[in-house]
Amino acid sequence: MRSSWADSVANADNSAFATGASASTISNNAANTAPRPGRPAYVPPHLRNRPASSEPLAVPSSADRSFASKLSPGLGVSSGGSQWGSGLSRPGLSNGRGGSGGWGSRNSSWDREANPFTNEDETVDEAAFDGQDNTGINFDAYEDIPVEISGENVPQAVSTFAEIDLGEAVNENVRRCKYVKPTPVQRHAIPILLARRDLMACAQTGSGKTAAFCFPIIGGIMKEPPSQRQRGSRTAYPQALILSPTRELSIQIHEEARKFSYQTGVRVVVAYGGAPINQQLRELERGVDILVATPGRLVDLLERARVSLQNIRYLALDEADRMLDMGFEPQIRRIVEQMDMPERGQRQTMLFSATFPREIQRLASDFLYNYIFLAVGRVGSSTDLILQRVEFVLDSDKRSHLMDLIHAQRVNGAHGKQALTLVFVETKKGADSLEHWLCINGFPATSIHGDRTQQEREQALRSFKSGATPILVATDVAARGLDIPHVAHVINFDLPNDIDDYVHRIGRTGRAGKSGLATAFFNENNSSLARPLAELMQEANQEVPQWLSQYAVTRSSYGGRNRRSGGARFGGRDFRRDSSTRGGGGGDYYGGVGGYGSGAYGASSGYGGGNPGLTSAWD
DNA sequence: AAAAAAC
Repeated sequence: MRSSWADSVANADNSAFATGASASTISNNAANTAPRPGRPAYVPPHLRNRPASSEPLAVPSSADRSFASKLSPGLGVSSGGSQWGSGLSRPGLSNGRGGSGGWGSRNSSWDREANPFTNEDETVDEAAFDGQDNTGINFDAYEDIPVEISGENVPQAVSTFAEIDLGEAVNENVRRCKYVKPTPVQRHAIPILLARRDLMACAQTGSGKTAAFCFPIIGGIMKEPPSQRQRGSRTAYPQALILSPTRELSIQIHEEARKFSYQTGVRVVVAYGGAPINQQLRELERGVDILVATPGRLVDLLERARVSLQNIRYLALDEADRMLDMGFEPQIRRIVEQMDMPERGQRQTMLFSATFPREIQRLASDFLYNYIFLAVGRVGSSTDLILQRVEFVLDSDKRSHLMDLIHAQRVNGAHGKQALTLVFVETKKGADSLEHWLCINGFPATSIHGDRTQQEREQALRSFKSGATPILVATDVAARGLDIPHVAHVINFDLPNDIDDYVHRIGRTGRAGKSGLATAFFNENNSSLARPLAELMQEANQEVPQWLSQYAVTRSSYGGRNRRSGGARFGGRDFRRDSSTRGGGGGDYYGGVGGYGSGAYGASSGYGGGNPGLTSAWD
């Protein structure tokens, strides 16, 4: 079972953990609301969301009111009960107590809120993953993380969750998530967001970014009366929009957000492509406060007028630098600037990523109003629970070399189970053929890439997480944000062309304070990456092979997009600060793999990225 | 040049 952060401190056990996220449970809300024992009678869809016209409006009894006020003292929700009788369902509040009594038993029983803390997917044999080296988590290192903050009137950071009191319901969810102490990015970002300031935040992979923007959004929505829903309108008016670059990441964010908002009455819905739209439409019709979406499906919903953005008060872009890169920018701009979303300044905008190139910062500033820049850097200066290795491997030798690595991995697997190995390749075809080759050579592998069906993608992720196929061949679809516990080894079979992608990829391992290994196959084709890679590894106190250093000097073009500035400093930099200086040098932010999350520096210096059971909230 | 993201 999971252990809490506190447990992991006490036990110095940073290996046993489980994520709460599971593709199947998230994407399958219908299943979650399936009939269960003791549940009131089924209400057909056409009768849902209608106040029973022949009956008086649902007015909570005084007992129920006090329950509501217990849920969110001082947040104004307690007095809002009667507002919710008018067609806007607040299933959490109405069904908070076991589903009987209260308003839920009358008109909302059909949408009893499934408990997001029960993970049907958690069939993984956790014990099989135990027993890795435990170095303990040193919370003192926590205080040493370099932080750069710029902007006007920056709110004070907090150091405990008690200081971020968002009401008893949310506090209870914090406890259920086993969060003991906010992570550095949470300590700074949450007060900034609660002060209603726009934010651009850079923090390592696995550093708790999702929670950092979810908690303030949920708290803000709970404070306001729920927006009235037009009767008869099939348009949904979410108050918060969270965009992410891949479907699986949206699924994961949704899963997390559901935990944070459980029994708060705040409804979270996810919408993404590749899955039947009808179920998503039904979820939207039931009411949505927070919409988590990928851009394409959202545009579809906007064009169908099934979603309007006119009530958006919170906009969050996860993996914001990816969302604003060449492939995504027009679509994002369209959603943010050319639909009916309130302008910047009229909404609160929050951008999060582990990497933030300065030119992307410049683009992003279009969306922001008087924002605060926050960079949470690495812990301490050194060592390596994640070992980064680079090996010179010709394309023709890659497969046999991979086989050697996996063999070694198998030997090292705990309890006879093979440790999870995530293999990144450059192309979808390459992923297919490598998966096939691995399989016919007796290695249980699966793959995830954009040409597979959504079902196949989610199945692959499940099968990998469960250990059924401990090798996952992936394109960059899996490079960002995904919280896959127990990944012991990330292999860059093909290196990416962009160092930021490398940073995100290797951030899939070394999570939650576990040790991790990242191996890259480098050859002539990757010469443009030599210099940034060598610099990155040096910053991470990794051993840089002599030949790579040579390569960096002699074979890579000077400067260029991949060039990082700032040398050994931890790198976080607000582009506004050096916009007066010349253009090229100053500013990419690299917050990436350096810190606690990936473990490269952090884990050994203690902070370790967290703990078992916390992990899934950590990106 | 590739990947991702709607039907």
